[in-house]
Amino acid sequence: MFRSRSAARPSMSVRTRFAPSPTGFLHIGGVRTALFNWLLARHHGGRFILRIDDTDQQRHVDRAVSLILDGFRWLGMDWDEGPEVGGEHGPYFQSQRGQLYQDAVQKLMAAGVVYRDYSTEAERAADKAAAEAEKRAYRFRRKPLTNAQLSQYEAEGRPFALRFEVPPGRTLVLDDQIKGRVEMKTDEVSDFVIVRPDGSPLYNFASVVDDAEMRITHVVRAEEHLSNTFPQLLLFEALGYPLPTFAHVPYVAAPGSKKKLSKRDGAVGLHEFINDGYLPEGMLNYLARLGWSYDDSSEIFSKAELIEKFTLDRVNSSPASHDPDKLYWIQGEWMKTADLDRKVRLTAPYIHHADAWTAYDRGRKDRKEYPASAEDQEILPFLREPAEVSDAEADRFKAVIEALGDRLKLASDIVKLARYFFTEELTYDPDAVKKRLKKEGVPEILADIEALLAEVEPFDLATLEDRIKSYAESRGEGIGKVVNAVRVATTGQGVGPGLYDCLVILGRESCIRRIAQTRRMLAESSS
RNA sequence: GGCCCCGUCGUCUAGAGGUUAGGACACAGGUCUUUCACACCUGUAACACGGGUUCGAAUCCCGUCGGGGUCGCCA
Repeated sequence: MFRSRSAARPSMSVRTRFAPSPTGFLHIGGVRTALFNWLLARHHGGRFILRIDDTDQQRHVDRAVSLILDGFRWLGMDWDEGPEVGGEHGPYFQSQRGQLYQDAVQKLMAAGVVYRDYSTEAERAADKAAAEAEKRAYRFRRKPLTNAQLSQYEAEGRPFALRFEVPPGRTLVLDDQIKGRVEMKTDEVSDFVIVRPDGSPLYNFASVVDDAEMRITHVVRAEEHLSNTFPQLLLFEALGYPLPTFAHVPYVAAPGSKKKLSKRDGAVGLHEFINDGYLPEGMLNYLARLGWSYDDSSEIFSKAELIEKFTLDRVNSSPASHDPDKLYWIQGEWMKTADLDRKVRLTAPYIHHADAWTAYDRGRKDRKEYPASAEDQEILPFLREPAEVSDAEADRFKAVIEALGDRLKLASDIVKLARYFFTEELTYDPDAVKKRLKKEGVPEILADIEALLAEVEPFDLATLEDRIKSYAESRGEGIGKVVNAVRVATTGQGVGPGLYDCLVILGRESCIRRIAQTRRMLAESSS
């Protein structure tokens, strides 16, 4: 495939931007595009700008903007100019940049490249229908108007949109950093509206004015904008703006498919991964590797390494599918690097709100429509504030987390993996009960172990291991049978940390109580 | 339908005329082991198809098929 060589602006400082429309929802595909912009800027020591594309007035919602900003903050993608931080090229909301657009309109009118379009929606609809019937593309072209008509329209104050008059017979060339050289004949480009009758600018126009006025040097955006680029090229030219470098990033496909990833494909919103307890490092690493590679073997990259190594020429020109398995694996690799204190802070909220978490998790899996509600786009309330953990509680968390080791991949995993350490209420996994407890001799073994635990001294790892092993030996029983029976009897679960770790953390009294309870349960179910 | 983009294991990718087509995730088997996870070893698995060009094609050209985008007074 064709790849352009690096951009021809070594002396100019790189400025990139991400321009979301304020819906509040951060699709991971969009986040990846933002990440590429951010990495490119940081790699070159340039600036990353955030701009809110809210030309469609009613779409501007404050909450939505803060949701977006929170997502960026969570990932550690800081912006040099934009909402909250300001900057020299503001304002950073399109809805507040009216004057800039008006000035640009004046320039275009003076240059004679725009005209008033008095067409009605009905007329355009008819033309479109006709084009479709003839199986050809719909292209708007200027309709000749007599002077009499014109002055009549003006006199009656008929509303008009402003359209750019696309010059015929030219070939537009785009040297895209990801897609390579792409050409488009102007005859394929419709005369496009730049300003609505109410004076508000349209995306293709506003975006060019903003990118130019904000001195954006590299426009890195979703592939769906590739064909938008050609009318934009015409605007850059007519306005006398220098052309930025363009790079169009392929879309993210659904898992195991080449179809574009959509909300129907499960978790696609950044907030969902935050809710699951993914680490920003893991998310960043995964997203960067989705469509980008450094060499033939590197997979794990820290933020600093990404900044150092990211270049556009290593971005793939074909779509990549989202791979939740790989994300989970990368996350696991990063979780291994988190220290104990951080893991405590990360996991505590899930234990403190285990029921709320379970309900959320289950509800999400059951839902048919997405999003089920507005709250569905939010970060879980108990994750928004730092968890309060007393010293004593922290000690227990530390013991549990150490025992869990690499089993803990997601912060929320603590609920399914270790909830029994934090509640005396035993919940049995039916499969584990069947496999480990409904066996010949298990009631006797449990009775013996219960007695053993009551008198073993000291109640520590080495002694427990020693005593239980010799017990199994004396009974002529495989150690596995004893260990697994005791595991299920004390934790209710078939899997977990090493048994002796579990026993020590639980403590003598709790172990005895649990085994007694399990023995009663077994006795009842067998009678 | 017109125009434009894309097509290497199931997935992420390496690959820029000559490779036993490499790595990773997932999967399968094994070692370790009290379960699971980790670690380690092994294995299954790909150049969409068809024509060219060339001594030689995953790499270049054309076509077909498939996927995507766009054809808005949405962004």
